[in-house]
Parts: sequence; C-alpha cells; structure tokens
Amino acid sequence: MPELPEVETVMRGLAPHLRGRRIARVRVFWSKTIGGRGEKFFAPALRGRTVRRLFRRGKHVCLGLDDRSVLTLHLGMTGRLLFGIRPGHRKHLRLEIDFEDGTRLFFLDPRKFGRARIWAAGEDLLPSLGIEPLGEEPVEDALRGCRSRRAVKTVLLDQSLLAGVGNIYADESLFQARIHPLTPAASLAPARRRRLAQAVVRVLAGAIAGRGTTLRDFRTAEGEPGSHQERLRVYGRTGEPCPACGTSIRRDTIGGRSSHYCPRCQRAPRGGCRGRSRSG
DNA sequence: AACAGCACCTGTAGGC
DNA sequence: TGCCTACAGGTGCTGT
Repeated sequence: MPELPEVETVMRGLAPHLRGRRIARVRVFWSKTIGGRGEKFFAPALRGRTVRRLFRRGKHVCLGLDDRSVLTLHLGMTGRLLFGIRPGHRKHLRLEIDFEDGTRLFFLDPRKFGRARIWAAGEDLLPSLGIEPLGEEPVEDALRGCRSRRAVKTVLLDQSLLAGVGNIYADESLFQARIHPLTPAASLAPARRRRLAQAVVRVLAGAIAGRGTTLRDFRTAEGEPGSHQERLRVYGRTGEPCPACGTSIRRDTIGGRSSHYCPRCQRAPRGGCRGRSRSG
C-alpha cells in the first residue's frame, strides 16, 4: 500500500506528536513484526529513549533517537501508524509504543507484512536502498547508471536503485513519460530517460501534495485518507479511456505485478515486448 | 545476472 | 448466505 508519498505523509503527521517525546513502554503483539535482533532486544532498547527527529528513507518511517540509534517502520502493504484506534481494529494491532506524556502510537497491520527494526548508533542505516528520488542525487543519473536489460517497470520498482517507488507511481511515471513498461531499461535513449526521471519526480511530488493515494487501507497519521487517487491517470483504470488519447487502458502482469498503461501513448519497444533476447 | 515463482498474510469483491 | 477464486499499494527467498 504505502509508497514514498504515503510514507512521507505519515511521517509528517507523526512528527509534531513524537518529536521530543520519551518512550515509556513498548508492547509487541506479533513477534514477526520485529526485524533485526528480534523481539527480546526490541522493547528494552527503546524504553527510556527520546525521539529527536523523524525522517523518511525510501518506504521507511525513521525515528532518530537520543542515543543515536534509529527505529525504522515499514508499513508493508496494509500497515497504519495511528494515535487512536477503534475496537474493531484491535485484532490488527501488532505494536504499541507509549510515551511518557500519554501519547500512544499504534501500529496496525492486517497482512503482517510490515516490519519494525532498530539500528544501532553508527550502524549503516538501510544499506540496500538506492537514492532518494526527491533527494540531491538526480534520478536521471541513477537511471543512466542502470545497464540492465530488465523491463523499465521492474527497474523502477527496484529499491536498490530508487528508494520508494512502488507499483502505483511506477505506472503513473511511465504513463507521464509515455514509455512502455516493458521497454528494456538500458535501451532508453537519453531524451526518454530524462523524461522518465522528470516524470518520477513530478509524480511523487504531486502525490505528496495530495497527501498520498488511498485505494483502500492508507490513512495518514491523523486517520484520514489521501486524495491523490483522484489524480491517478492509469493505475487501477483498466478499460477506462486514456486521459490523453481515449484508448482503453490495458493491464498486463509484468514482473509479477499488475501494470497499467495506454497501448497507444506508451508504444511497445522495438523487437517486441517479451524481452526474449537472442544471444549475440 | 536475471528472472519466474512462490512464500509471507489477511481481507475484500465478485461470480455463482 | 456460503463457497470459491482472484486480487491487493511489498519484499525476500529459492531454483533455474
């Protein structure tokens, strides 16, 4: 569910409530939610710590603590971070963090794909992640450095290249850049590569402005849905007319993920779409 | 190296 | 109503 814009929105909602707060108690209700050194280490490492700052890295919400350790929270597909929950949501409660001032943070996660992990002071934080698409390093450079013949859609989802792009925004970016999702990444001409890089940045920034996309589960830290779903052009619009040319939006499975695109605006790559390469 | 397939999980929507 | 299947915003492992 949550991609970069949703995680950014959650983090921004949490920050004013958590900054400067001291952790009083941590309760784990589903042990597999805890990564790293595991559940036994988790609560003792957090108790008594004060949250200094919140930030986001890829799809992780990060809490920087006063001992310079970092708590990272990944929401998986259905994770929510809320300050209050309804009785019906109790069964999805995986983690609860109580602060000394009475603030209570609930981590709900029906599908249990979410993870919480502590990174020790000085430890390399989330080392497998690539660049931040909205950070200093240009997305275009990251794409240029990618020599892969994999489908560009698959490459956009590769967190070790661009951290934070998920299925919705990969499809939306490719549509905006008018690039077919099966185009081999390394075959993108410089102009199209630049167009794609610009599209990724624009799409992500636009989604943050809309406080994220709520298809079903996503909620801000205040419990409110995002609004960006209204602005999606192809994702989840299979069979609807393309907003640019009216052609029916297609949905194919690429790299195991549903992929939505306009077959007219996003032309198939030369040599066919299946990516079958001849050797030589 | 790259890729497909599946595992991890639960909930919901749609067809019958 | 119930049963069944398909599908879901993510990631990580295994085998080919």
